[in-house]
Amino acid sequence: MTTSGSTGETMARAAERLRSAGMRVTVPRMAVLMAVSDSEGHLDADSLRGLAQRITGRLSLQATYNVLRALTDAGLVRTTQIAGHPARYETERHDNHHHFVCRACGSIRDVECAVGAAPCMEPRLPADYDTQEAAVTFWGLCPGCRAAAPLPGLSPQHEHLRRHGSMPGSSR
Amino acid sequence: MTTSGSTGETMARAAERLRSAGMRVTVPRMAVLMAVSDSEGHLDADSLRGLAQRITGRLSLQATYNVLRALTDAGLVRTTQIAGHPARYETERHDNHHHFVCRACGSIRDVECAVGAAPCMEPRLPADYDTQEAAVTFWGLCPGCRAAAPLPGLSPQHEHLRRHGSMPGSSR
DNA sequence: CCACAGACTTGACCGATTCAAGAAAATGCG
DNA sequence: CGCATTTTCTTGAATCGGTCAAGTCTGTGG
Repeated sequence: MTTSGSTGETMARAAERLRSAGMRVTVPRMAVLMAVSDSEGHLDADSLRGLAQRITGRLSLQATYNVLRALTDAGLVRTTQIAGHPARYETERHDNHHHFVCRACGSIRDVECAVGAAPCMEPRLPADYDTQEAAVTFWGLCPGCRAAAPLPGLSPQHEHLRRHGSMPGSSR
Repeated sequence: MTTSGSTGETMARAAERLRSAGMRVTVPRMAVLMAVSDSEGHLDADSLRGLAQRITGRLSLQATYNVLRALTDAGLVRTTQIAGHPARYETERHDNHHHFVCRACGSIRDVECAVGAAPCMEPRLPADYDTQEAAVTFWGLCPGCRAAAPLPGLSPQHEHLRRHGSMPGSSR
């Protein structure tokens, strides 16, 4: 009901969200916003385009990028860039959570802040630095890949991933 | 003495470092290794190529990338990728320090771990996740840009930078 | 229902990085 | 020392994620 079929309900809600963010309401925007909301997050522009097309029928990749930027600027969507991966988009929840990235399969998982609203937000820096935000990325192996790994910490797909630039620490 | 002229001393040391890392000793490798060591770090491949060329005279960009990867794999160089910036390279010091990135000018500054060797290294994750590393990036304004900013937190160059993809938080 | 700003489509373009093929150079060995 | 083997470097093309630009289409306000 929320994915492809009668999306009436969600359409209306998406329209409302756009409107109250002061944005024009268009089919592509509703579709992308719904795609981001429906997905578990962490999808890239092209995947979201695919989902959105199930609603709009046709949607250019460029439009997808435009919409995603507009939604990000409006504070409805959060953009996350992870080294070696295309940008991912998720619903902005204003909780400044972080991400765990599996070095083997590339999957991403949300990680809540360990302490309060901003862990690690106290860098050892001179007072005249204006620190606005801290982004934390955890690297490791997800349960599935960990089980499949011959040696703990070194999976078969690891080498492949490394070559795709998953920073940091290539550890070969 | 360490930059362009008689680089004998450093050349020899670079050769030694390569050798003890089990790598073949070549002029391009020594040159790039010296370039990384001499710089304050945080230079991208093309800049390092420029520095290295002052020693080798000629060095392809492709070779620079090859060398940097080899050095990274060998644990002599640390690669850092920051959203919206090309990859930066610095001498591997095995201290897992983090980075502060200025949203206005894009400059990068090292930040020591606030607590022990691995702050934020305790993600709220199920026990079957194998967390190997935590990368923390602080975003904000460096002293210079902060002073130049008309409104605190929003510099004149900010918009420009945002459009170049400096994640996270576009805050327009 | 019209006009106009803002949004979509298409297609060229770009920066960072990698792939591929051949030439050059480094180490091992006789 | 001189060659063979293997790795590395050079050159040039290609890929990938993403942006720019020009023209057409469509919300929205009047």
